[in-house]
Amino acid sequence: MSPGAQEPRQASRRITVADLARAAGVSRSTVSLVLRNSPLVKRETRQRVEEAIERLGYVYNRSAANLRRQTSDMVAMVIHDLTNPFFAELAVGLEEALEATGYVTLMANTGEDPERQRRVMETMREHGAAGFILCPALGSETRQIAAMTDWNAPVIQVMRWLPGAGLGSVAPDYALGARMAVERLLALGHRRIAFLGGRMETIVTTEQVRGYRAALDAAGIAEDPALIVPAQVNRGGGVEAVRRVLALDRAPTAALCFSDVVAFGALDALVAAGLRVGRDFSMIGFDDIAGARYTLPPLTTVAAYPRELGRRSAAALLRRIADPREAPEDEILAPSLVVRGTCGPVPAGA
Amino acid sequence: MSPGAQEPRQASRRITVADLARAAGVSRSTVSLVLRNSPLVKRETRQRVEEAIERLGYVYNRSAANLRRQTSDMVAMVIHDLTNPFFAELAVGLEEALEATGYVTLMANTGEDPERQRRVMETMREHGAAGFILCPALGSETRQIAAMTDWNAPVIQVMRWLPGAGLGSVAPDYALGARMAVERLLALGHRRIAFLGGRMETIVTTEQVRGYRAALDAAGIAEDPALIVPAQVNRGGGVEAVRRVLALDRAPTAALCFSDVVAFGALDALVAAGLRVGRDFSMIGFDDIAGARYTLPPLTTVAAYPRELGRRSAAALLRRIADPREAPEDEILAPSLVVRGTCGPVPAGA
DNA sequence: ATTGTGAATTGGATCGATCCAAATAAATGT
DNA sequence: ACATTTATTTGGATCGATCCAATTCACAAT
Repeated sequence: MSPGAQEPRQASRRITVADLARAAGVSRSTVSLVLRNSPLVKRETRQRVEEAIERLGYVYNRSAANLRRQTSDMVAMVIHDLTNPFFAELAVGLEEALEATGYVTLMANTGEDPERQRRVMETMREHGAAGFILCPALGSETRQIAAMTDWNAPVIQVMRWLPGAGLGSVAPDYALGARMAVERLLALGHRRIAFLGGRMETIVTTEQVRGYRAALDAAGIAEDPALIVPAQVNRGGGVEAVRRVLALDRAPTAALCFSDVVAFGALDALVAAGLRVGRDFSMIGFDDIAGARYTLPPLTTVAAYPRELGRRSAAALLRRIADPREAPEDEILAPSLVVRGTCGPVPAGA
Repeated sequence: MSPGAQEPRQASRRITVADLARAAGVSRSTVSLVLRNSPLVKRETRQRVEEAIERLGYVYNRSAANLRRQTSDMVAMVIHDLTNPFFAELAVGLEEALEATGYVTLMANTGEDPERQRRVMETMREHGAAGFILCPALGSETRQIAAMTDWNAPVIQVMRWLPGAGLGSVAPDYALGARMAVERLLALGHRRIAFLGGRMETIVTTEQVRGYRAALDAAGIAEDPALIVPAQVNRGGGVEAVRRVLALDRAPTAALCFSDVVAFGALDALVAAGLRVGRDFSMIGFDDIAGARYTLPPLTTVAAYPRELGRRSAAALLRRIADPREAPEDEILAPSLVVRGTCGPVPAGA
């Protein structure tokens, strides 16, 4: 650019179908048909229009088209914590599936704030989102979420759900996963098995505890309430929970954790207490996040397949968008137990 | 619902400003003024309209408003890998800042696929995104990205950037971070310091290596090319790089890693080789992700503040949207060294 | 040349909200 | 009471693409 030259920066009015029509010597309607790939237009005409599109640098305006057609190709994804690797995987699976079907994703992270959640969903509604994928923040009010049924756009809950909201959901089978884990520990001879982490007011925790109890029941073992230790769902929570159970009169010999992250903290605390994990104490996590295979020893855990859950929730939502009369469904994905090195037979002394 | 009763499911035409106008006994223009909180309308009139909004359950249509006003309140965020905790933090900071200023976020994950990146950005453009925040996928063509300058919407690159694209960027000062880390190791007496991980064809790696060299240069130490070991940017890459460097004739006594994740792998490999990290070998990571404080010993690393970078890139983009004539800027955030337990003085034998 | 048929094209109205210039209502001054 | 300001309100055009009913074109059949 020559010195001192003012860039004219022409305001360059947007190119519209009308401009294309003029340039190609056809009507706006015909241009529109070309844009939508209609078989009605003659090959030769189509080429003239396409040439004009190229020459003028036309950009299709989806908002205008959606307004006229009374449709939408945007889906809202509202997640409570994207920095949690489990939910990041979910988001990626979701977005991938949506993009592949021509949808565009509106994203919001609520940081467990129900008020912010309400606000962003309202905004997305005003933007005309065709559907919502929601991982509800803790403290979401069932009534408020249930009211979304007459938003005229389907809602699918993922990972967590509000019982009785009647919206449909996609989630891992937490109870089954917990049951499988505990059964494994029972098979190794453990009789005093703890459940560490989670918050009893969340559905995920109550489901896991349900599975935990079912396994103990089936083995005829009486439940010891002291072995169920709710805690923060981060690494610190795992540390804290292990300290608590090790201080018990009759400490457990094994534990199932609410999540892998909690299990990481639990492992730290066990090591700090001088216990050899997998020999003196057995541990099972939940989720199978990327880091799980790298602990020492590698963490045995329940794989929940978040990316697959993302894909499935996208598919479920798209079905509901295609046919709004279809009834909401709860889709529950069976987890699997990934056996690594943190479990072993009950130690002789116990 | 009585058994067998067919839900009528009335198609319930959308409520529009015209309906509100009719219900409140005013004109559409007045309703529109109320919706935009104009001080022109009389208090009493406003109340009548607001009452109608409430009663009819009106939902504002932002797309229609944006069409008429020739504006947009959507921002596009295109990221190459959301499952990387570093970028998840970035995304969260970004979305938070955008939401707080009334924007809504269009999100796409490209998975390092330039073609997918091109496709989603084109779609977002058609949706009328007011601006783009892009973390370019590896292999992005500078020419193609540079062409976005005449998209009539500002673009900010984050974390990575294409030299010469002339678009503006927000990123940590990788060179400075690397230099600080290496200077720390030099101060501890280390003379043979390796750089592990990264790919030389990426700007992040070349910047880090530039800082690494600058520190060695300033200390009058000749660079040994064998100590610069590119590798995958995951945990396996760290393992591989350490193995390579330990097999050298004169092995290094310390290393700076491309990222914390690479450093995690490097620590694993050092432990496997029987070395005590922080005594026999010193190690510094880069990023300071959540897990860095939990390694054994805790990882000394260069903190890059991804969430803050997200906020800043949002701010930079909003400035450019507000005044498109403003020239693109490169904003470089100084990192800081977080000293934990993986560094110590050079061992006596070395 | 005329008619018929299907293929291709078209003008005007429309989606929902906003802009704008102009009209009307209310308040003020003389 | 009347003119003048100021405060409110309003109808019609508009943003860009699509729908729809109607028209025009191409071509074969009569």
